[in-house]
Amino acid sequence: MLHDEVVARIRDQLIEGRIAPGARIPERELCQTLDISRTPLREALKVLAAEGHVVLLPNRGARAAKLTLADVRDLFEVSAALESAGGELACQRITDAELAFIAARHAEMEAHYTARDMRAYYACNRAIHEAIMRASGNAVLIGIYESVSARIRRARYVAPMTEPHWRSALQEHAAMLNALERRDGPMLAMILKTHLRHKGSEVERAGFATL
Amino acid sequence: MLHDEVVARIRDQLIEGRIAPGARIPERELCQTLDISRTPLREALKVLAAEGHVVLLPNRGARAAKLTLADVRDLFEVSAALESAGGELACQRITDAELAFIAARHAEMEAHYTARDMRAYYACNRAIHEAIMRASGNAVLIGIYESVSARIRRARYVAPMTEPHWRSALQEHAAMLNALERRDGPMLAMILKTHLRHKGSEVERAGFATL
DNA sequence: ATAACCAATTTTGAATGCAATTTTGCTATT
DNA sequence: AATAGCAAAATTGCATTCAAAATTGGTTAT
Repeated sequence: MLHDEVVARIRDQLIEGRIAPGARIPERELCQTLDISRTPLREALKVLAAEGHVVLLPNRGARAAKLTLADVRDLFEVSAALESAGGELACQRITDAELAFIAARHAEMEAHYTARDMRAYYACNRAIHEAIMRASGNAVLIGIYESVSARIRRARYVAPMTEPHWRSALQEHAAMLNALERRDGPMLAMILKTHLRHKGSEVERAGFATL
Repeated sequence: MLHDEVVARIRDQLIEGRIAPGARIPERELCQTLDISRTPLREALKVLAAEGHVVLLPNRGARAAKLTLADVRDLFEVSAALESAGGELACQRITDAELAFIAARHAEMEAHYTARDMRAYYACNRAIHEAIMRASGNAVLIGIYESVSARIRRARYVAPMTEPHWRSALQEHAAMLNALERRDGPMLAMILKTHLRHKGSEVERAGFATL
């Protein structure tokens, strides 16, 4: 198994909560599960620590990072900054094909809203946000966005949207698509910032304590 | 030596260009220099690869990352996004003490400009930008900013400012301080964005090809 | 003379082994 | 019964070792 694959596998376990936040990471056990020895596992843990998914205590092993309320606030603030910048750049650089892709996902998303299929809705929602970031054409920005998104994802799992928030989120998305089509960068940046602030406060309110 | 210290030491060598961009990293030699064995060194290289300072080629070793023109453009765009967001948050959260510290550094910086001491000027400049980011109170933002700044730093070394650009940079800094004092977040964000765009295009123009 | 191929050397990637630190469980004392 | 102290066990961190892959140098054939 390749190094990056080991990192990705463990990261997935952390994001999906299969390794509980704050839990000690059983080095021995993971070695058996992944069928690798301690050396490559420890290399992976060091990388995950640099990414913020894991906390390393000297001589006391690795623990799955625990998101505090402050962390969630910080992550959403950063995400807002990254996405608004990405949106602004996307308006300068997006191709018609990319725009069509986003419009298609948006249409799907509206259907999922009507059908009250929240899981499918989330998938479209995420695809749209990622597509906008890709359209920014900025590899560094995309990389950091993915890293921050991964850390946020766990927090979002435990925060199902309320109906009124869901409706207004959809309206914000419609406005986003409109701004993108008009290549109105500052407008899209503003909408995304607001959109992310709403998402953030929703997550912070809705039983985030359970993490 | 602690793991983080190993990472920091190698990172410094990369940033300062003591290990040339694109150069193969002599694993053996570094082991002797740092007086550690290959295991901790390799762990450090993996972390530095995750940070973007090093490129790892499977079965073919590590190389110091080489900044392309696209990388520099990307990094400055991201830095602009991070700093403008940081500035906006700082306006909400900055303390009088932090503001006084920045004002003092700004005064020093003007003196260094008058004395045409570019090295001292740069030190103040960096202290101010870092102080603004710290005042944002967002640990995640600060961490990402430091990482991006580190990658940018090498590019800046080779781009000495021209006199007219220096003068206008100083004016922008004066405007920044003014916006901070008035806690005018949107204004500070705008100035920082412009300031970073100027810095970026200056670096991109000025003999960046030498990297 | 150049290019292709093959062997020798070097280098990478991973497993194992060993010393040091921490944690755990037991005993003894209050 | 509860706590402090101590010894045993486990775990961490690093050095060493070993197999696999890549690079290097030399030789041969065109």
